[in-house]
Amino acid sequence: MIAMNISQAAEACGLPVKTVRYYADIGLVQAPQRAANGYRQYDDDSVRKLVFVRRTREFGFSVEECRELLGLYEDRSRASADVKAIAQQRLADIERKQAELASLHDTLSHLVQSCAGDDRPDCPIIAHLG
Amino acid sequence: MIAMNISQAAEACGLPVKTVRYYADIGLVQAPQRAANGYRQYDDDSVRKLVFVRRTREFGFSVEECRELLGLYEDRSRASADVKAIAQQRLADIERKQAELASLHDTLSHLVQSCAGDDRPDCPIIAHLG
DNA sequence: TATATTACTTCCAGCGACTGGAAGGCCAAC
DNA sequence: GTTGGCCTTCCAGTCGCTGGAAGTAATATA
Repeated sequence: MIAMNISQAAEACGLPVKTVRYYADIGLVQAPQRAANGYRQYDDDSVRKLVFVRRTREFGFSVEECRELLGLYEDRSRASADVKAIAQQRLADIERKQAELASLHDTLSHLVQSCAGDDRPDCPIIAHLG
Repeated sequence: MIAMNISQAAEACGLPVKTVRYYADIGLVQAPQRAANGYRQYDDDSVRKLVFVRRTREFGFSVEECRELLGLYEDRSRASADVKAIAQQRLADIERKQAELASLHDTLSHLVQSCAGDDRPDCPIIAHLG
């Protein structure tokens, strides 16, 4: 399978057609060429890039980070340190978010536990927020 | 201080002026009245609502959930069960997100640890994504 | 061969929750 | 009187898609 239309490429990489077209529009992963009828034509290599982007997005990297990582993915002479730096940054983001969620969960679960959850109006949740 | 201009109300509730105006626009917390010159005028009660919304947003509730909770906050005859149900929903969301982040963190920190982070191109992070 | 359906194209709009900025009115101080 | 600050409205942009309209191309069926 040398050339694929967009729906086949989308199928192969596990992304919606719309998203593949969007990635092409923003110049993240472009179709290597167009057919005579104007259809985008994808090949195995571009599908690999799309898969790379999908996985990278699933890790919560932003599209711009994906672009950067894709550049490093493509660059056979990259330094692993460059990749590691971006990943560490992302890891720090995740840890910040985790701390935030843990604190939130702590407070909210306390409040939920202390709320009777009956027909009466008294509610420590509302009291805490107000 | 019976009537406040928007900047004073914003100062008092801890939100940016822009946000207070935005909340008024979407009908979440409107200024109780306008001055003759067209300026929004806030009072203590509306500032209390703004504070309520700020805290509720800080808990990660959506604006629509805030609207709902604000309704319950205002409703002296609410059932605490109604509030608790919303809070439990939110708690479940938090827990889902926590699980997701934990899994992400696990994988990514493994990868980061196994990456040499030097000048050489070999990179298990890229290898995993590609 | 004619038609119906599907797949593709582009472009525009909307999501959520703001945020920035332009253009203009209002008010107090110097 | 003019400078500066605060207020107003409205429009555009953020991020990462996603839905839909309108039009063209390819394909399947009658």
